[in-house]
Amino acid sequence: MNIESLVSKAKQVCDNRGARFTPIREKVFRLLASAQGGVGAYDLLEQLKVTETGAKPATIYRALDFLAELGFIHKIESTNAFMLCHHFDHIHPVQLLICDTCGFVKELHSTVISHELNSLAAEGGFVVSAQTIEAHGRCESCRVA
Amino acid sequence: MNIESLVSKAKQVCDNRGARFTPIREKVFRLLASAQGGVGAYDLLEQLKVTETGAKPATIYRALDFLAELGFIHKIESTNAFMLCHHFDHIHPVQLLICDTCGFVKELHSTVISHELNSLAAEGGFVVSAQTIEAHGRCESCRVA
DNA sequence: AAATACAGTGTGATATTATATCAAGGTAGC
DNA sequence: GCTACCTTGATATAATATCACACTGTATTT
Repeated sequence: MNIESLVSKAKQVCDNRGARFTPIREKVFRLLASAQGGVGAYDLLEQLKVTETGAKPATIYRALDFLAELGFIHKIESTNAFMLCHHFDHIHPVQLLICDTCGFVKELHSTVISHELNSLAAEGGFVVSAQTIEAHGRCESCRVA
Repeated sequence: MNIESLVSKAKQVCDNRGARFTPIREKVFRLLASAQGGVGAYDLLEQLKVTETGAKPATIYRALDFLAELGFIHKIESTNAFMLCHHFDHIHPVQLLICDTCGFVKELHSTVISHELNSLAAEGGFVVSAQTIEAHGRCESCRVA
């Protein structure tokens, strides 16, 4: 999906939820939308500074918090990076495949994995509120090359 | 399993692999063995300083690197913490259940989850070398309380 | 329109987590 | 003992993330 349609979809979601898609938030959203894999907060900050010269760490982290709250982005815990979720208009389980060679990140949406984890947890009386599932390895292109 | 048997099992593993279970490494191992959930590197550092007064961040991170390399510990990516793995004598998939209320961490070892993730990845030509699977939520005791 | 409330941002400081570098000390094999 | 290598000491710094407080802009109420 192209960036403009992602942006307009995001605006819709914000409208529906009474949230404000401010210029800074939109810019960070666009930066993430045009990135390939995960992007670090300080990388984003450098990029944001091009147009928002006064941007500071808090500027980025606030925008990221907002975007995460609305489900627009995922945090990649194992690399401290952030990526746009292209399917933020509906709820879905997420698993990430992260190529250690090229940095490419692919999203999976396996309900099997997600349910299995939830139900194994439930067997022990544990109620899951959030899952972090990330696999590192090598993507097809990098293996061939 | 009690701490002493874990320590002696660890020593064995080190012997077998020609690795040195030095005093610092053993102390960090013991600190992790007696902790309940995950422990942050700097928390460990504070504790280590009690006996190793000159300990610095590098001291801890080196010990942690060593212990991780041998599979003695897991890093909890979503909380930047470390925990002892009680089953380091054999290879096994790992999934963690992290209670956000009390900090307790339970290990699961589901081959179903692990295989499912690997095979879904393989369908896209992706070869997995490491998995990070962590669920946050509430443990039984905390839900009851 | 004025008063109010609140969300968002600017700004500087600081907290937390992690690594790099180089020198010095210890251990094992020769 | 010599050498090579692994481990540790010590200092500095990098990378990631949050806090606190003031100010601004927007929306709501009156």
